[in-house]
Amino acid sequence: MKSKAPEQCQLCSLYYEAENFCAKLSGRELDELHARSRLVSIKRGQMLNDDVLERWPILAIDSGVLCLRNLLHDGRRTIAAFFLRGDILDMRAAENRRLGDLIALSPVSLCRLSPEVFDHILSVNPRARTVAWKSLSGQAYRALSHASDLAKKQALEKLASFVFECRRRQKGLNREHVEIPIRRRDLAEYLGMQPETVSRCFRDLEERAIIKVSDLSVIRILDLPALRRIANGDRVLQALGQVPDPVFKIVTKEA
Amino acid sequence: MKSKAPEQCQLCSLYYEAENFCAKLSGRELDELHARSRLVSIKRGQMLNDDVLERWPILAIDSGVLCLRNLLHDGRRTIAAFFLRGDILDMRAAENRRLGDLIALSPVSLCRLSPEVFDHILSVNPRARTVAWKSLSGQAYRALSHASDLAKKQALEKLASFVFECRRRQKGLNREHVEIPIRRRDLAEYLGMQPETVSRCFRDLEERAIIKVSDLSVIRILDLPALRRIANGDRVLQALGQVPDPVFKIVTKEA
DNA sequence: CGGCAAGTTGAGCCAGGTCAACTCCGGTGG
DNA sequence: CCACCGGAGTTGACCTGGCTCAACTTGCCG
Repeated sequence: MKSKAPEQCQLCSLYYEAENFCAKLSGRELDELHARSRLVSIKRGQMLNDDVLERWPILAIDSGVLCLRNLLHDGRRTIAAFFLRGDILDMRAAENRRLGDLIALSPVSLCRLSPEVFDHILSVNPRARTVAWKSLSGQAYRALSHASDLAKKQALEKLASFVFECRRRQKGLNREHVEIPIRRRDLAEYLGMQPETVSRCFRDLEERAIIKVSDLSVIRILDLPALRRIANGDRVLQALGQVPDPVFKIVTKEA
Repeated sequence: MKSKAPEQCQLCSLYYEAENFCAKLSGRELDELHARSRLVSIKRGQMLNDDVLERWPILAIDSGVLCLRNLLHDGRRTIAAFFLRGDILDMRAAENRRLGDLIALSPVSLCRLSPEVFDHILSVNPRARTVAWKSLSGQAYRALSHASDLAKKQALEKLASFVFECRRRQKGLNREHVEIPIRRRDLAEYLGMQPETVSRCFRDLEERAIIKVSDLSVIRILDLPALRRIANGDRVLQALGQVPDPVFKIVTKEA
């Protein structure tokens, strides 16, 4: 019975959003999971440290943006992925922790699930298992998609792809306005570019009237097909911004 | 009873390697799965087409290298991931097929598993479920790790990382010789660079006596620490056959 | 052994990194 | 209220790692 859910869970998107994990649980399962789990709040910039992860390796995001950040020896930083409400992270594999640190990019509310209860639920509740499987599968999908973007796309194309990623992942129905849930600096780290380049690319898209940057965290898509073509790597369109310059190459520069 | 396994399965690494999926099945489960599945061979370069994937979305690799290749509109190609023996792919999510095409980079032998039987096994056999979960989780891990590599690393660093990826994934015990299971051209697509650059980087590593390229498909690691430092983005070392300067203590994590 | 694809080498160039200067904005304290 | 501060974002100028193109060599398969 929904009305019997623990009060804390009533306010948690993992429960009140019908497609999320906790919404699939029976009253008894939810009670048991709740009893052995911990809902915590994390401030922006804060990192989940390793020894706590050791004891609480299953994380379910209620709200906010958590990211996986990786530090190279000489200080270069990369954000490999970010996680939003509804995502379930399984950090039990030791190797997963070598990927980097989990850091809050905004205030985050998440639930540390008891691994034992989680596992038990997976074994007895097919609908919950499906949700968990889909979450993991979705993470793999996004990581692959992101890797494709990083491998061969140019800066402008990566940014356009990113806008679509945000659009796909945002819950709201508004498809024209897209929320950029992270700051420019973090966005740059996610896309493997410099903040300066991110800024230049936004300006470029805006000058071509493809998007409108309202404030730093919301953009409006003005020309969806154009944006899509850029995201898909259609270089012909990208060149159109430029004045179709004379095709002559001046060869008189040598002495 | 192992001796009762279908003859075809006896020869399949998914069964005879103890850590793989089919090895975890009871005799009855294996029989049932075998009866409703199809072991197929695929030639190099051949692509698994979509309508077949629709009916047979669960693939288990017996041998060979399968990759996920993504084509941009203007012809740029990316290999987002490659899959080796033991890997289980779940292409049921429609979105997964938008990531690109599954293409054999070498002769591949794989088993198309019946989704129904597969699902049923996941619900009743915890050990098999764990294997499947780990396979998926490993794919997510590698994709994230790969994305980190692509985002901020330079060509030489990416190549060094790739050598370690191959090393981790290869089954044999020999840790000094690493098999490069794919060709230069494919490797370039995987690392988001040009074949020319791959070639130059191999030569560079060889000139510094860090690796020895025996033939195109096997390398020998001569200086493991140096290779590791490069893979981890230690630019000091990269700046040409460097004298091992004062040993910097790398302090990764601190309060 | 011939033919073709894969891989390598070299020379030149450009997208995006780097550096430095500047603006913008929210918070803080006088 | 304003002055001040610090961090984020933006802009411009310059520089370089790796892409491009072209020529060459090597390896593979009939």
